[in-house]
Amino acid sequence: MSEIPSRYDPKSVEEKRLKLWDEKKPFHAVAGRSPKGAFTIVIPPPNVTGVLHMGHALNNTLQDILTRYKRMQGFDTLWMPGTDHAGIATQNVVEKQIAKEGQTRESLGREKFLERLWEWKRHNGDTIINQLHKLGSSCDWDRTRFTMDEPYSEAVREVFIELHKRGLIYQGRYIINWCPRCQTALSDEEAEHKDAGGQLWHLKYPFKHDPSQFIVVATTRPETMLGDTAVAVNPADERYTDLIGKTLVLPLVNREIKVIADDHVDRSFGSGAVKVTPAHDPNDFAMGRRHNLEFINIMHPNGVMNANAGAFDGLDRFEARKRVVKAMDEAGLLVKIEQHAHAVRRCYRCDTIVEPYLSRQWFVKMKPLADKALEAFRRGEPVIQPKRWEKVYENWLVDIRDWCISRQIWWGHRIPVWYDEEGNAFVARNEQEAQEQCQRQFGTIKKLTQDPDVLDTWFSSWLWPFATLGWPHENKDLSYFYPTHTLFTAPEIIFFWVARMTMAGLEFRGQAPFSNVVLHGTVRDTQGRKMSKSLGNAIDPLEIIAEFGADALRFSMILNSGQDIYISKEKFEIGRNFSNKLWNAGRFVLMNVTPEGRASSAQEIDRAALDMPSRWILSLYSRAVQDTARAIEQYRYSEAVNILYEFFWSNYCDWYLEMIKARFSDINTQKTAFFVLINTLKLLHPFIPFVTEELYAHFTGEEKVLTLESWPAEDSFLQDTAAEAAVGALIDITGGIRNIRSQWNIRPADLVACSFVCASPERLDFLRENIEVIGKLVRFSEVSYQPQAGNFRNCAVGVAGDIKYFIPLGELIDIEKEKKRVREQIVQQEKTAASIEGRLANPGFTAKAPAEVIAKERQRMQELRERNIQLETTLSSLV
RNA sequence: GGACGCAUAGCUCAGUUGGUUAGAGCGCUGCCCUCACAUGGCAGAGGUCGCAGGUUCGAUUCCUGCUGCGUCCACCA
Repeated sequence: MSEIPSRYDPKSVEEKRLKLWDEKKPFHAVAGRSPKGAFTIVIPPPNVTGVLHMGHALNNTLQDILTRYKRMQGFDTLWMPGTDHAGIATQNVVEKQIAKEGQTRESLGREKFLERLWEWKRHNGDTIINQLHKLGSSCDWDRTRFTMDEPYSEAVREVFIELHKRGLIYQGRYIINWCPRCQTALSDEEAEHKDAGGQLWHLKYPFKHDPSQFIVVATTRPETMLGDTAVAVNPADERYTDLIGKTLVLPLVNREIKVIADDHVDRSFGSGAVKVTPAHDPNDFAMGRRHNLEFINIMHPNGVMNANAGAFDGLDRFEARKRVVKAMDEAGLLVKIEQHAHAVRRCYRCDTIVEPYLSRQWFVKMKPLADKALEAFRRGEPVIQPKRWEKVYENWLVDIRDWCISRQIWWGHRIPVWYDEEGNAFVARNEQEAQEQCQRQFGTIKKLTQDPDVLDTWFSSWLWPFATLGWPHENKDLSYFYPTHTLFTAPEIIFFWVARMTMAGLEFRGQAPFSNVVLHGTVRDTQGRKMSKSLGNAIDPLEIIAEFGADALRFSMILNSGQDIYISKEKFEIGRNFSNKLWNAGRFVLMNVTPEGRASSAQEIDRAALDMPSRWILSLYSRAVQDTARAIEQYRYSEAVNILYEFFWSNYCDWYLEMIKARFSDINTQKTAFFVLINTLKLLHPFIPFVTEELYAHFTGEEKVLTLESWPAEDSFLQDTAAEAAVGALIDITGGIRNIRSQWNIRPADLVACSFVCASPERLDFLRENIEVIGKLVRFSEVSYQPQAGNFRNCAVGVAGDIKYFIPLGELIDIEKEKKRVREQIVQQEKTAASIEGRLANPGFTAKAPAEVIAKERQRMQELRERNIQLETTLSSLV
């Protein structure tokens, strides 16, 4: 195996494996092949605008681990990949692009603009898919879906029509969140609250009957006063009882408005009187409806004041704010300006301050959908992990509000509604169907125009788990692979996406779309900040793959995954080092194992002929198989990686391989070393697919796709407590001797003899058999044992367990230093023993503690005392 | 304003029903290029488990309060 280089080269290996996977298409899922059934997960579709960032890398690594594991377990495993058209986000990107050419979407026209978008999608849309590919994601790439593909769009239209039929979609005039820059409606989730150090302006509104009298109102948006149609007070507020029903004159516009009473008003806030602007504030809108107020829209959709703003017509909203304040001040009607921290809604795509705006939009009535989801959730569909998110999910379903689904943009699914010239709406699959409806209803063909708006991006994403499988057309894949198993996603989109998917799944398939939801943390830098391009703290996964390898990226990320993941570039060294360690251990085993030693199953090993170290490693291996599987099933991936790291590096490499170096000629030792390592490759494969598969090819001598090989059997008959105890003793004594050698700084060049004494006869036999192993491990040329304690004069002496060891080094030994060390150890141990003694003397403890705990404590105390007696002997023998 | 989470070694984190001497990796110190691996090996230093109470024979673990940090939600003008 001299052709295997001594350093693992991720680049060439990854290229090779990816090419093989492209050719063989091992991740392609076929319905009904395996008796174990289907295992499906759908990818949270990344935006077509996206390039791979660490969040994706984490999200997809988690999915890949489970997918590869389940595939090895023999399920028909489907990981469905795809991308989302991401309406506003993508449109913004292309709008920026055409802006460089001096164009706007209006100047290009709808058709041309959409052409540009599709063109953009064709050229850039698959970038992220290619990048996921590089990460090692074992998706069924041939099934890659896009939310605007025609079959998918059909599903979107079908859902709209069906929900409309069920009375769950309606059109209404409401205050919605309006982004004046994107010029579209936003859902509540798309309008993010952000704290702003705002101001609160206190304004005087004079009475009509006596202009010297006035009411003071407070507002954070003074320009909206131009649209005021009332002032509201709390009916129980004595200060204002007499004023209810009186008429005020709205300054600057000289409109007469009434003082009304409404329970909504909080008496303790500000002056206790609220200006009411029904067309520009959601609360005021509600009051406006309750009191039949006039709705005066004072703004154009782009945030510029309109004719209703009188003297302020044509001003931008923020300019208008300044001018209004100035005008009020000049009129002596500005009482004061207070600093007032409050939250302002901003567009989640362009960060523009959102304007509450009155307009006609399409809505989904959510209550009936949410009720079904709530009911399902309460019977465990889906199970959400970590548990603490359950409440968040549930609360949102309980406090559900209707969903505004129309968007005044062009990139997206056109709303399947046609209008005649009188404004009658026909909800239909296409224009022809709309015409048919029209004819049925009015007996005549009319000129119809389609609604210019498109649907919210999430109105397509919420169908993802079944629309990707061909819904609304029944087919084998749909019935076999749906519902899916686990959804891995970020907690930020519980509302946007997760809850809505459950609702859609229940409504249209009668089943929750996934049985489990795993919400993972955010990838942050080491200072805990979110990674973002604008902060400049983002680590590019592609750069990490180029420098350390995809396996290193995956391994380090999983190893570091707690709640949130704090990552810096250096962390990937661990993954790189681990890959290299694995590579070299593989190389070493291959160098030393003869063809007869290539055992692939535990049955091929003659266990009766096995020495302790081999029995020991087989025992630990069997535990590792169990523990790893359990950790994966419980989504405790970092624990799984830790188990394997510890098993492979600390036990297999550091102890086992070192112990057997002297015995590699033994065929059963070869078989054990080979068997354990080849199966460790399998255990590690879900986490680090490239290096394990490459090594596996070297081990088996043929190119195999490792995720199609079967997961190792637990082989629990290999577990062997006697071997674990015996090797434990060997490790003890080796550690003890090494410790002493290190304390006295004995260099390997000064190879000398070393002896030890063993007090327990059964261990002595074992140690005698392994004397050469110990010699090798501690790198003394000559190690011997003595059946009894002898003369320790002029020797280094130490104690490890029931074994004393001494090193006859005369002049090298610093006796005083050693004495001090031993004395300290005695004191320490006596302290511990005394505290246990105290505990044992405590009547409460003996009365209430379980018997086994008491026995354990007593034994521990006795051990400590015995060990101290040994140490005393040791001490006295040091002269 | 509401809800939730976190606080353990210099750093990032484990610690699964309260009970050995609280662990790991990185970093740090010392010694080693030993024939798989210096992306390595061996040894070592480093922690009053955020603070204050409470429950208990016993608390890092359970309860309460406080402090600090974080996240989500929210129509207080």
